[in-house]
Amino acid sequence: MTSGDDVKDADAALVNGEAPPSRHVPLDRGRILDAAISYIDEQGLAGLTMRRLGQALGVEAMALYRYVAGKEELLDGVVDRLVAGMQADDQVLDRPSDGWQDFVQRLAHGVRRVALAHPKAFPLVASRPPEAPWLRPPLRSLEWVEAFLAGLESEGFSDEAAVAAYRAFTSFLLGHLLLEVSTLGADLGPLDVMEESVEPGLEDFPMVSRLRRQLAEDKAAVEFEEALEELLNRMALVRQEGDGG
Amino acid sequence: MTSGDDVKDADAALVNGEAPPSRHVPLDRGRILDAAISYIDEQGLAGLTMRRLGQALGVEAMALYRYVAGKEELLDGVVDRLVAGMQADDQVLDRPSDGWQDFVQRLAHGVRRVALAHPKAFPLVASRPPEAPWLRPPLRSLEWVEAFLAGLESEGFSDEAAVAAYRAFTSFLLGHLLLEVSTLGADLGPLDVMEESVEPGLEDFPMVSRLRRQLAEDKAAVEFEEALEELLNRMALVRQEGDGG
DNA sequence: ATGAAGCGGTTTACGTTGTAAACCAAGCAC
DNA sequence: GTGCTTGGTTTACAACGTAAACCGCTTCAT
Repeated sequence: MTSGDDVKDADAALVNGEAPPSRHVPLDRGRILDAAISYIDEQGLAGLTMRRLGQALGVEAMALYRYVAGKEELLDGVVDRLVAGMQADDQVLDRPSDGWQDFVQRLAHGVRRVALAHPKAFPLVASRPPEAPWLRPPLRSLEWVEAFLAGLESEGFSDEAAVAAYRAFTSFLLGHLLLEVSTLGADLGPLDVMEESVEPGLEDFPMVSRLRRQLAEDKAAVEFEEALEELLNRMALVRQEGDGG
Repeated sequence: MTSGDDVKDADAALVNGEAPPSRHVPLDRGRILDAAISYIDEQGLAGLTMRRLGQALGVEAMALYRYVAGKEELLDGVVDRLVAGMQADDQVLDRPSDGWQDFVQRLAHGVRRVALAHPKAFPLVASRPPEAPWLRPPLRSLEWVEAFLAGLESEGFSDEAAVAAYRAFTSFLLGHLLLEVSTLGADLGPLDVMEESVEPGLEDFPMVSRLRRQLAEDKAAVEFEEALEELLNRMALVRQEGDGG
């Protein structure tokens, strides 16, 4: 009866690139990962549960296991998808086109952008068990490591210089971004804005108490910029020295 | 089993003649926290469970709840205890006695020492939900923040300079140490030493493949030293400029 | 058309987790 | 003795991750 028509309509819509109107969208791995990221963004990492994630997708928990091997593997997929999100960022170049400084700067800001877009999920990038010593968080993707190293060497960096730069770059990113998203969680965490709060137990620490306001100021952006500039200076130095063994 | 220190405390106490021979040592908060740290060190953070921790202490899980409010609170206690462990480190000063550079350097190495002593537990210091914007990991203790700020100001740092230094210091520590303990876990993780291994799927990444060996080298110690030196230079600069608004 | 195969989802079930609540055994005050 | 307090156990429960079995589709060979 109606089935033939339905199928034809669905096919036509599918060919048209539209979403199937009435029936379940067939739930692929990408949708699961995206839903997981959204869930973490909204409810926090601790709230993520297979059952609840299934619920958010209108499906039972066990259905997810057709697409992900388990929760650990799901989380791995989440960090993959996060770093892969940088590939879509057209501000980030996959090779230097305007000098290596520009290249590194764009890459750094790309990583920072995904960190700020997903503050609750970003710590995952740092805390997942490491796969190899040459995959340093938060650059958890062979593609980007390759791009970084190749990019630098194409701009005159030696092997040693490129590797050293890679190490310094990841350390810089991890420290700054982890702290930035961390304090970002602390700012929105307390319910009231507490404009002039007298925190309890702070009277034993006069320095902290006195500098309370300046310590609470959010200067993460300029700090990031300055530290990045400093890093570029160091990289420029190590670039033009033959070897430093 | 390489080391059987499960009842070491009981043995020591027993030799001292402190505790009655057959009766239980009465299990205080400190013992629980220490046992938790040991457990994490040996079995990993994921393996830590209230029941198993109780078992390691020769007690039922629920007994722990007389001393800790819950698992979260237990983990908070663990990081407190870790940073408090620095107080016992006599290499670390609580105020500058030989210049601020020496002071900062000793503090940095103190933090690094606890990170390396407890690589599996250290990520906790970074990932615990933040309590206040002025408590930046890994310096998660009002005492140490106070000591740091007071120490710098006693050596001629202005308010702004001290705060800026505090921020840079924590970012530096967090990035470097988290990465160091992370790769430390990756080194001992794979079972065989795989001296000359051809990793699968690396042929699409010629740079990474070629620099594999240099990337796997452990230069964490010298990197730490160099980056710390660089940080001190920056701090010296910001110290002797009036204000940078 | 008809049956076999298999893809994609659900149901059920099991062991483990964190923890509330009730329970109980000593030690101490009176 | 009778109680109270302190510190541990037992029991219980909801929620978790996930293995296994169980369908209802669609698809395809015959």
